[in-house]
Amino acid sequence: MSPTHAPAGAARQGSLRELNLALVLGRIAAADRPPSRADLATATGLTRATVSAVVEDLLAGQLVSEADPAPRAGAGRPARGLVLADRGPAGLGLEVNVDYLTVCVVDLAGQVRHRTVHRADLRPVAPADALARLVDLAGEARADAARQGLTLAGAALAVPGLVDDAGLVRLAPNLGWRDVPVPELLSGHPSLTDEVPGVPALVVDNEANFAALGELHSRPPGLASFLHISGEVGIGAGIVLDGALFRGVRGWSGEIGHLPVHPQGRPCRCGGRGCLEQYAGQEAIVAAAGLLRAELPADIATARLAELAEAGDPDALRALHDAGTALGVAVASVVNLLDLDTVVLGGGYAPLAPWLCPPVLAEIAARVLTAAWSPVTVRPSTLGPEAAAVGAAESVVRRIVARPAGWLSRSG
Amino acid sequence: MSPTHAPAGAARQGSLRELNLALVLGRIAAADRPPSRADLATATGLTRATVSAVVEDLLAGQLVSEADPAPRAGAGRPARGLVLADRGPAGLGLEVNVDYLTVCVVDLAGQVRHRTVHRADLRPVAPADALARLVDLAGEARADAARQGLTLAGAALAVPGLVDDAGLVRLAPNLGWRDVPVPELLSGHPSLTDEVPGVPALVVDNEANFAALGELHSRPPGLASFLHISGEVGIGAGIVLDGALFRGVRGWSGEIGHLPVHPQGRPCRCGGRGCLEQYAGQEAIVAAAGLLRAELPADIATARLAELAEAGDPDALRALHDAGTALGVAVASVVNLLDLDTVVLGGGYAPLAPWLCPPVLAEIAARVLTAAWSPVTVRPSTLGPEAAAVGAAESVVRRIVARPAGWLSRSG
DNA sequence: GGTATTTGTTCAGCGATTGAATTATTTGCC
DNA sequence: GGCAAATAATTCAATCGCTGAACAAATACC
Repeated sequence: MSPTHAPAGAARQGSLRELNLALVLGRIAAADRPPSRADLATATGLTRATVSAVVEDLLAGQLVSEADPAPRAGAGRPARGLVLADRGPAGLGLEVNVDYLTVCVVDLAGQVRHRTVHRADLRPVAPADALARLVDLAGEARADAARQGLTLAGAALAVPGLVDDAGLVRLAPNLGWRDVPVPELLSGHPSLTDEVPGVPALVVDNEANFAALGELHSRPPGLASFLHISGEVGIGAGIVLDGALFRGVRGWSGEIGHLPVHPQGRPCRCGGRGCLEQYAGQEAIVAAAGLLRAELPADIATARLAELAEAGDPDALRALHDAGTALGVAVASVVNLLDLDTVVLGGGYAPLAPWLCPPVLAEIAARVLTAAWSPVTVRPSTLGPEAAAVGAAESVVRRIVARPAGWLSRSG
Repeated sequence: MSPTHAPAGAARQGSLRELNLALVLGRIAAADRPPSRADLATATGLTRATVSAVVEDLLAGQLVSEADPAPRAGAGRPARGLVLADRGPAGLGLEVNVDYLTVCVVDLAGQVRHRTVHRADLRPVAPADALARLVDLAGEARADAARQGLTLAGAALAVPGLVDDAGLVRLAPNLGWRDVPVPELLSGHPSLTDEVPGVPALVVDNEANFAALGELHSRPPGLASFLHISGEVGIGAGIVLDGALFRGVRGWSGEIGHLPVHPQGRPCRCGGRGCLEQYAGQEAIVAAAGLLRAELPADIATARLAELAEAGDPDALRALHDAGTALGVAVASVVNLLDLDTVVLGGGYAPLAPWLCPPVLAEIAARVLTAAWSPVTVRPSTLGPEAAAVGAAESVVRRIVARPAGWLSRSG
């Protein structure tokens, strides 16, 4: 999107420093090698004097630390390299899903510094109890983070459902949740993180959105635009535009599972007909392949399907091809609409990508007007099942990197 | 989208003033009544001293002028109201389409101050000649603008086709254009506008994109997000997110005409099957209604169709209902994906909206998961056929309002 | 006519950036 | 080893633009 809209608030004296803190820190985060102050000065256009002053603030606030510089040939005083600190603020990522709870801690550099996966069937568990268990795990994570010199600056919770801006889970069908007020249920518990100005204590969002952010993991923050599709029982998509998640007017974007791919086709639980979910959802694929899903947890069923396909089982191959074709129709719609150049298959789709990608690419080639000029990449996700939790944690640290002033004002 | 990404450039001393110029000017533009300096101070959070200084710059640069204030009850020195100037910079909007050329001038306040529509069949005309005619019309527009005290600060050209970032028209099928380098063809002619720092001399883009911007016409600049669908021979959509046009990675977003609504249906000229265009494009509707389109210009055919529908002609009504249903399937996809709350039917769809809206709404209600919680508005465009040209011109003035510093640095 | 009230301007103070000068530290050459 | 060149980082006076308070201007109300 072109940066044409007016700034949000008044630009006071201090705004200048805030902007330059963000600018310099962003450069440090985006650099592939530790930059020197001089590098930063030339890269940002600021003077070295200013960069030094800004870096001093960042060092004092434990956002960056000095490292051995990139070796350089030639004469001159050696530079001191700057890297994101490994003992400053960190983000807490949480996930509640059907089969597991996950908690993880991600530092400024995007490294996962703590991770817990607690496998359990959460469907029979009341939301309040599920959240209570999560709080316990989060407490351990916080203690572990503290041992590593990390301060949890904010938390984000991924949920497989629709979440409104206030953190109310309107509907998480596979979990059996409806109108669950997460912040309210957590208010009785001790706080998960430290309080940091400008960083919300807890953000709740759809797992597909956070999984998409996870895909930015260990990637320089920048202008990436892509579609990340989480293929579980339902199918959700996270849309990343210019490096930022697009959440829609009310935060309910990405419901790709209910794009009609056969408008007069099978009825869907959403009330519509022929939704993608009915043709490319996990249950549909597994049923089409002739597997009895009822007893299998989702990930086991997926693994089994991949085995069968690997072995050349014709039913499995046909099921995957048909699902991929349906998925391709939906993806072609998205690409025609948004002109994205990358599509990432995540969640349950990742292990099935070898069989899903070809039909998806075929549909794109056939249906996308501009495909001839500009190829669309379709690839599996780089993260595993913990993508959503990592992405959630990452969303916290990205916020700090984008606006370090809040953190610094806390730290004194 | 959350404003989480880092600022583009270094924040230098002058950036502060640039930001506040934009902030104050944006407030003046957004206000429904002429605000006083004191109003602006409380609204922006700046001090009155700063606002006065900023306003002085804006007055000197002919971006705002003083007007009679809004009458106020009570004691106190009367305020002086500030309005966008009606004799400062203006935008030049151009459109080449199949049946006409349009040129218009829009001032800062969004008023159309000049308009020329030159009807002609442009298909047999070579691109260079069509552009030459446009340059002539633009010259007259510029002279007329000068008489009104307006300075043309930039130009934008709307074309019914795919345009890349450099202004190369890759493909405009209905016009018969292919790989037309517009800026190059115009380079021999006298320049259309004055040169203003920060404002490109000419922006070329898809008519659907500009028509969507036109829908923001005379509306306060803000966070509107909507989908604007231009139903012509082809069907294009402009996506406005948070008040800004979304152009996609390469500027080719909005190809809603090629969303598959019947994946195994009629073959489309794009190579795919069952594209929306085959069911809701003008030719499809007119043919389904039993009209002989071949001889009729598009707008006449649309008017005839509206007459027939008004008279209760069953073929016309059925054709419109079927088209609306197909359109609704595509719109439901978009809403599921992007969570927009408003859909605008523009171009050839506007006069047909009374018959298209009901089936579109029905499909949305049936297929959009979140429709139950949050209604989606579907309404016809407020602008007529000149929406694209007005939107193009408006894009220029919006850029100036968003970044007044460039204009001011020119003006001295 | 006097007072209260609101608008808009003036001015000293201050924070942040700038640009030049200065200090620091290494390489390369004699 | 000593010295010049080169590059990195810091120091400091100057300047720009915002702030806050005092002040001037203009009107309504008593």
